[in-house]
Order: sequence, then C-alpha cells, then structure tokens
Amino acid sequence: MALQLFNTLSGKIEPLFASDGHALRFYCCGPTIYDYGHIGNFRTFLHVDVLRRTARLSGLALHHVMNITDVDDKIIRNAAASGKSIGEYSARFERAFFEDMDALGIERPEEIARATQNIPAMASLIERLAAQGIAYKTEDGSWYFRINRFPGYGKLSKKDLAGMEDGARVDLDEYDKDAARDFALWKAARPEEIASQAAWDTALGPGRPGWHIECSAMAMKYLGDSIDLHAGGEDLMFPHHENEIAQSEAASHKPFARHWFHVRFLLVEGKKMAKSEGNFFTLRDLLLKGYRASAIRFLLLSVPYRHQLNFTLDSLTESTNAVDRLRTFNRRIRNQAWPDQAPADDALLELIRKGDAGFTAALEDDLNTAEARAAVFDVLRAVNTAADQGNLSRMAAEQTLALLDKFDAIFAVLEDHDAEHTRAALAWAEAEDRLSQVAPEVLERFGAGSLTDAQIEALVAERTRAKQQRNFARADAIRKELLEKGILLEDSRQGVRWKRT
RNA sequence: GGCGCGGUACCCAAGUGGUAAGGGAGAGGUCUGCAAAACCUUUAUGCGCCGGUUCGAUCCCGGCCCGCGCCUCCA
Repeated sequence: MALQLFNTLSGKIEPLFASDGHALRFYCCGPTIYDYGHIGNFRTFLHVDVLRRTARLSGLALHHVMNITDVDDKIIRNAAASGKSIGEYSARFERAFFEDMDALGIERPEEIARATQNIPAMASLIERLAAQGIAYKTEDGSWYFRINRFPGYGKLSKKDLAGMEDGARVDLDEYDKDAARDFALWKAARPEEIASQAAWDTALGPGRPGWHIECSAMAMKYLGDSIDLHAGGEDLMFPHHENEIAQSEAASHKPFARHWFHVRFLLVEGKKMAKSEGNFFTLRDLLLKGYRASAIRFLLLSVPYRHQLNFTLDSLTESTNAVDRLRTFNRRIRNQAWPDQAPADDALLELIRKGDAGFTAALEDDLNTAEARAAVFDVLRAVNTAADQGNLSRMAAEQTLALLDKFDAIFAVLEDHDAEHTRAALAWAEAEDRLSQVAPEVLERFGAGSLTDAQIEALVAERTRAKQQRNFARADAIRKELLEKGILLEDSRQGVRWKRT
C-alpha cells in the first residue's frame, strides 16, 4: 500500500508518488531567519520530517528542497538597526535554526536554497512574466503581478476572486499599482537597503525579490516546472502558495505542484502561537526550563498534522513520561537474552505482526501518527507482560525490536541525546548572557559542577558494594543523593541502570 | 460577512453505520531488602445540543451553540 496524503488542492486524500518514477520532488517553505524560531514554526518542519521518513518507509526516494529566506523586511530592518549587512545579521539565526532542527531530530532536506544565492533565477522568472505582460513595473521601479491575468487564482485556498474586489480592504491610493490584489514581485531598492547589501542590480533594475517569487523561482530551478509535492504551514496557503501557483503556472503554462501539504497550527491557551501575539516558546526556552528535546518532538508529532495542537507544559510532561516508558521498554528488550522457546509464542508473534502492520498502515493513511503510536504501545504492553511471565521468546523479542526500529525511523526518540541538547542550550545561554532564564535544576544537573557520567558510575558502584554487604542504609543514602541531583537508579537482575530524570 | 477545521472520559487523543484505540494522571493490588521499572484491576450505557434518516448513529443529513484558523506579514 502506498502513502495516502490529503491534498489541499483537490481537497481529497490521494496517493503520493514520484511522477518521474525516480524520486519525489518536493519543496518545503523554510524559515525567514530574522530571529529564533518558536516551536510552532518547528511543528511544520517536524511533520514534514515525518512525511519524509514515511515516504521512505513506503519505498519513495526523495529530492527535497527547502528554502531559507535570508532577505526580507524584518531582516533588513533588524540588520540596519544593528549596523550590519543582512548576511552578517542573519547568519547566526540560520545557524540557530539548524541547531534546533538537529535537536528536534529533523532530517536535513537534500538541498537548502538561500534566496540571496538565487537572485538571477528570480529576476529571469519575472522577466518571463513581463514578456507576457503579466508582470508590470510601477513608477518607483517595483514590479507587480497582474492577478486578473491568471484565471486560476484562488484555486488552492478556494477563494472567490469576486468576493475580494479591489478596494474592499485595501486603499488603492496607497499603492502605485493597477489593482489592490496585485502582489509585489520585485521591490525597488531604497538607499538604506543598498547600505545593508539588500539590493541587487538586475535587468529589472536595482532591488530585491518579493517573498513569493523566491519560492517559485527556486522550486522550479531545483526541481523543474512541475513538482510532486509542495509543503508548508497552513497560513502559507493564502496568499503565499496561491501566488506561487500564479507566478509559476503563468510563466511555464504547466501545473506547478500536483500535491499540496499543509500543517495546521500549534495553539497556546487556545490561540495561535505567534511572535506577534507574544505567546510563543522557542526550543531554547523549553530546554532551559528543563524540558527535553525528545519530549517536544514526541508531543508535536503525537497529534496528527491536520489537527490543531493546543500546547501546554503539562502535555509536555506527559510526553516526557511516554517517551521514558518507550525507552525503558526498548532497553529491556534489547539488552537481555531471551529463550529460544516460549509458551503461547504464536499468539504473541501474531500480535506483534498486527502491531507492525497497524503502525505502517496508520502512517500511510494520511500520516496518522496518533494511531501509529497506539499500535506500538499495544505491542509494548503485551511484550512486557510476556517478559514478566517468562513467555518472551528470542524470536518474539527480535520481531519486537524490528518494530521498535521501524517506529524510531519515524519518531526518532528512543536514542537518548537529550542531555547533550540541554547542555548545548545551556552553553548558548551562557554565551548570550541569558543565564537568568535557566531553571535552577537545569543549572545544577547540567551546568558547571554537575556530576559527570564517570562520577555517577563510581557512586553506583559504591552503592552496589554497600548492597552486597547488606548495608542498605548506605546504599539508600547514595540513591537518595543521586536522585536529588536528578539521577534515578533502577535495580534489575541485569545490574543497575541509571538515567537522568 | 466569505472560506476551512474542530467539539470523544480528570487531561491529551484515535476511530467506526452495529455498539467507544492509545497515552498521561489518580486509586487499589502483584513483584522487590526498600525503591524504580514492569504487570493486573479500576475511571465515558456514552462521543457539544436538538431534530431527521435507519432495524440500529458518536460516526449520515438538517438546524443550533461553542472554539480555532485563513481572508494583511506569519510555520
């Protein structure tokens, strides 16, 4: 069974396929690097990541391009305010963006396309539109797209142009363009933009590209006139993606993207998480409060992409516990030797097989991550029960591990890298003089003077010796001391395990 | 006003025309030197409200109430 995915354009769930028979050519609108991203931004990239991983699970090869918008009004404004060029200003936010992507376990696309490195492609696309009279230049030297020359305008967002007549919301007199809905393709250079190195000399005249033309030009340059899939947050549907369609299809006279994928918003207290609302959390905020990167990933993926997710710190704690349970289970099954034979093995093997099939089927059914998760927990409980009763065979354990590997190829939370991401966030906070934002327990557990792994191991060994001598008072004292420093011990037949809480 | 989405147990959440997955939390229990982990039991005669279709609806249709998003930069 192939991956079935909701297509915003058709309004239906449709199979996703590579039209060239080789690789899925897909484009995802990336970040504008004027500031740190918040976790609402990353929700989109996380679900695009699951889409990537599921497509691969279904046998699709990928050619995924993501843009970086490294020139825009906010970048120009902030760069000017700090006396830097736009490149100097935005570099640190691009670095931070990829650090956050890594901490959240998001795979890199096959190609990253920076707007400022693709100006010629944008200029020539505008020239193609100008040659048809669809792009026109205004007195100040800017270029606009003439919407009434593209009859399909509104087909993606299902907007009726007749209901958006000129003058309805926009005062035409403020603009030097033919119709209020016409959107900017090229913005004529202003003096301060030349100072920030945010202007380019092209046949269109000095200036910089509009946001919409960036994506059209880069998608077509890297992936061709007609692409398989285009992804982004739901807010980009209109006008951004609508404008991309208009630009690309008006220029090429071919369908631009066959399949459109939109991820719905993350809410906070019932409202959209947004910079402008001030109700946002960055990944760094949360790591410095002591939440784990894996829990954030798991929470944001647990609600399917077509539903809004109301983010709360409580739900993040729940996710932490759920990830812990999965990790404990994974360690238990992976690190123990299981007998060749076990009673009731056929029934258990069948249950695992069903769980495995259910996991894949759920993902292939429009990326139903909630149901996929549930399939794994079903197996977890049954296998733990069998293991408790001595009824887990080596074969069943291997099948279980195969499912866990498949699960982790999508969810990517079983391997514990949380401490290193928290340490990195702490180092960043120190460098940025933001230590006041760090929760005390994070400082204690991960900051200077916190226990190293070797010190922990030594204490654990000392406690084991004390236990062997039946000096339980000393053993319990060590356990208590470690727990206060965020280290939880677990005794088992296979020895003592410890983990950070 | 136009377009789109949603209202399921204490919280998060899946789902189907035939009688409610899963996670978290709470309570009780088993196991263990004690813990932790794990397991067992337990928490919706009901899926926003009112009608309709049907042998039967949480799931289909109609109306209503509530919430969110887009219609302007925005993941």
